[in-house]
Amino acid sequence: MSRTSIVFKQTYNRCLTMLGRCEHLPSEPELGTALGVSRTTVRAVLARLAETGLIRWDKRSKPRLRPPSPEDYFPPEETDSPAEIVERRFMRRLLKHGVAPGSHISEVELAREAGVGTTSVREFLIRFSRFGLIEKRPNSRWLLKGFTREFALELADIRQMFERNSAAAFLALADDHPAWSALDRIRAEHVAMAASIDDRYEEFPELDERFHRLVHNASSNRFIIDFYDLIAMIFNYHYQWNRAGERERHASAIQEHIAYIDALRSKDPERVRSAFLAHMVSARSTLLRSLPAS
Amino acid sequence: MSRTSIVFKQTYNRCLTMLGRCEHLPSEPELGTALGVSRTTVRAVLARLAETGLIRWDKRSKPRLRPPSPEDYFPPEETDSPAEIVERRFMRRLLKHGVAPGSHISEVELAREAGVGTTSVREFLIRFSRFGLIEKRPNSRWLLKGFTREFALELADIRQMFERNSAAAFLALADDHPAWSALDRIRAEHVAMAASIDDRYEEFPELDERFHRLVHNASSNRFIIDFYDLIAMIFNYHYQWNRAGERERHASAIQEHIAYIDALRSKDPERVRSAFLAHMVSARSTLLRSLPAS
DNA sequence: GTACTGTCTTTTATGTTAAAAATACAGTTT
DNA sequence: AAACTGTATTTTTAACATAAAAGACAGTAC
Repeated sequence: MSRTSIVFKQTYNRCLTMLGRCEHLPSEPELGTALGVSRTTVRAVLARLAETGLIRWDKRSKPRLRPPSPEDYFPPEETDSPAEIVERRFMRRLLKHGVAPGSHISEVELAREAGVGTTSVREFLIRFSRFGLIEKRPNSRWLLKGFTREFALELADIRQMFERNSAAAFLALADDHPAWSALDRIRAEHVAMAASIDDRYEEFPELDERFHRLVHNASSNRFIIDFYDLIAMIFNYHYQWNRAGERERHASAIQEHIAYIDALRSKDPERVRSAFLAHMVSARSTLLRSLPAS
Repeated sequence: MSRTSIVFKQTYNRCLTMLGRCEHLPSEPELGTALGVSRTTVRAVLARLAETGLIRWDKRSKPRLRPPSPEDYFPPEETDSPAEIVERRFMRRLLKHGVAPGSHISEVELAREAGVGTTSVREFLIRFSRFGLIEKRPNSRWLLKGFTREFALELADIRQMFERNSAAAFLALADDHPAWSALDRIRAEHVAMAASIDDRYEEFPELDERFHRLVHNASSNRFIIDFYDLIAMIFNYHYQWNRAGERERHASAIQEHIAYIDALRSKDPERVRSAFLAHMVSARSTLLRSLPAS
């Protein structure tokens, strides 16, 4: 009938961790800024800590009575917001049933499945619709437009346009811009991962995203940066969809990234162009090969 | 407490217009497809028509008893959905108070103002947020990011990238593609409007949008086409914001469009490039000049 | 057999509501 | 005076309820 208290529970858990390290908790406003929540929530947490006998709470003094133990924490399944639950459920459905174009999505059904209200589902679907994979017919059901060949091609075209723009913007950054040293660090991570690729190839997607986001940030264009949310979502999905030849694909992507980074550091526009193009072409074909047979 | 019956009312009104022209209404499924609604709604409309004495309704026979008069129609203010009401209110607010960056938007307040439930407001804001002008901090208010100089520049950059892509795609269309004749027709409209610009310059925004959408459709890329929704919204907003020198701006935009169209018809890529670039540059400076002083 | 109608079952749209969380303000303590 | 606490006031979150609208299916008319 009302909202869940996930903020309270998450904050409580983080406060326990904090309590493990210090004998006295700081003032309420200080706790609030440290934990990123309002004083109302802080006070609710303090009240519960006092009630459980973890601290004594009298106005300004909040001394610890005993260190927190693992069973004091709220279990992780209770600290997820409905929005997150719905998102996970929905993505899992996509992975399981595939994204058959033309099929419908029922709000109630998804709500039942996820164990949340229809409101949360509906808001999630509206937010998700910005990715262009689903569409709402007024007064009717949600239409799954599907991860089709056309979708993949359109996506890849925009990506290439944006990446080209961002790479050019990166070259225009001042020599002492922090992005350059970030680039050096991320290059080192690539080299390290390449050295032990057999053990660590599963970590690549995360590195991949960080690298491309670094480049895109140079454009400082919110539309380009936002668009990468879609790319990241699709890639994440696709990584789970088709794991055949994963190690090889990741290994060669790492080499492409390194070549791309070196091209950026050389500041030779022509070299950047060919390096990024090579990467785009292989990323595009990987994406297309992963499409469900149609 | 429940949804409003705007579909019913709109359908009823359109059915009245239909009834003005024919003595007998067709079958229920036929009416449904003609009016774009379900049979359930059609039957509700028929029931009401019979009740009001406009028709006699007995199974398949639906003869007209009297022609509809103006007072039979539902008044226009009753045929707006909450979603539309909220949208209008919100845009009016933007126009009136401006888009001061950093100010907040309260859902309840907007709901009270528009006379609708908070759900409708919330869903509108989520949908609207895809334009990047507002942003939500979890558990907190909506933040108005504002139509700033940065926003305008980022928008113009993307627009230019996309327009370039679409223009190239247009050139690649087959000679017998219907878009070419549509282009000819739209050129004629430009010429006609230019001839009586003093009377008709206010009609330009609509023509402007149709022209650019025609070009963008050639890309057949959903992301490019979707992005034009944002452009159109901003332009519509901006047209109302700053009307100084409107006639002159529109007049020269018409000439730029004609040059652009002629370049496309010449199929000379270089000529297209310079024509579209000229238009982009002037569109960008118009947009920037319209910014509220900051 | 095809198209239409009657009726029943889902699903969506949207206002209402209650708890959670944020915010605002007045009063205290240091 | 500055920072903190106590308390009251908004605002958001999210479930829920219900009418509107869509969709499904069997029976009926042509």
